[in-house]
Amino acid sequence: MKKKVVVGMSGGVDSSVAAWLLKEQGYDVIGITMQVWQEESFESSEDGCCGLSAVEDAKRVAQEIGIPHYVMNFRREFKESVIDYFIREYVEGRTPNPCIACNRHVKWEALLKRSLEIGADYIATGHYASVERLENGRFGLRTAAAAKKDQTYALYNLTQEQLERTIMPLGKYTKEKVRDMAENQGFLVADKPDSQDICFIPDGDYAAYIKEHAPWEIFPGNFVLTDGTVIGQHKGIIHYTVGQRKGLGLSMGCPVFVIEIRKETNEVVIGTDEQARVCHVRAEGLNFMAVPDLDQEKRVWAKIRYNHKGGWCTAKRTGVDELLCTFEEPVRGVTPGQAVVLYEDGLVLGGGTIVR
RNA sequence: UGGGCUAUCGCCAAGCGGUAAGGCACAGGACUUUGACUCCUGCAUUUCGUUGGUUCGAAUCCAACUAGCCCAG
Repeated sequence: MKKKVVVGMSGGVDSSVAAWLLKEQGYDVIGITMQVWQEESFESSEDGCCGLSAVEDAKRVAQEIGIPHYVMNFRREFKESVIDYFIREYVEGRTPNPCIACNRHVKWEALLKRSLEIGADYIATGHYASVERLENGRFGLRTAAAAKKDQTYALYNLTQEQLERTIMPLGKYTKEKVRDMAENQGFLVADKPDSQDICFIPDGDYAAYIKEHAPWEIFPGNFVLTDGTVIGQHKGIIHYTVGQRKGLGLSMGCPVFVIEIRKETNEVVIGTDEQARVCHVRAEGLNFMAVPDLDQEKRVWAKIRYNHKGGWCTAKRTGVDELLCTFEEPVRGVTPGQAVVLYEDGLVLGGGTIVR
């Protein structure tokens, strides 16, 4: 009997091709588009991995491929796990990564659960990464063949149970190849631009979004130097992120960056490029993938943000749920709220949320 | 209101008679399934505190005025 796979179809090129590939491979494929954030209005947005034109496009592609397509409502889950978390983190002076939260809690937890309920064996997505059964019996996530498009960083937080039920058909293809396949299949979405920006904030103004939705008031405060010298006024800590340079309006003669956000005193600490670079990165909320744990100090390749080329560091457990990574070259923009993801031989070992 | 110094883009700052460097900030774009970073482009075309003067020609020399700073009071 054919295995049943639910493919999360965003209406974009990637998930469309993923669905087609699975169908070609002989799976019993069902296309599902997740409704996650859309307001009541029917404004269709062109971009965003979960935009609304999404539904129409996905439905059309499903028709072209010849698979059933349904729309499932995940607004509640998305609001609780992604939007509320997003707002809460910024208000606390941290910088959240909504994609990581969405993947773990919405795309996998919620979608997988409902997919299993309707009899599916797996769920699949158009992410550039591959799921592998490893020799140690665990399920691992391998970086994409197209390093430039690799999306493992945003997926490091998936559990073993989730990975076991996951297929990512695009891991070994390049974006160009995927577009070619879409083109050859005559998908109308073949030329659709890649998604970007925060999907639930179409205009890109996340600070305005938080101000509008946060139940707390946002107060201006001081820009200070490490020695405490006040050098200006900021608009409220939610407007800043560690490592930020632009938009500070501070003319110091040389480029300066945000090096710390102090929620307690409502201060944004400013420093030079040199002050912005550190070697130590602490993380909590750990999740391990290729290995069950990190029982001893290990030299690994690590990324501290989605678009980080990565760097060598020594990773070491320092507590029940605490990790310390010591980079060999100082890294700039070690940002609380973002994740540090560890790699070895192209596999995600695990990762955690940066605390400082 | 005696003496001295300084006034060039939002900030800092080159320029020293030959037709306005640069850095920061800012704007736009590229990159990007988060925020950022990074990169590219733009940014004083009758203008160099003001008004006159000298000169073929001045931000650069001179004078007065204005403003700010410093020292004496």
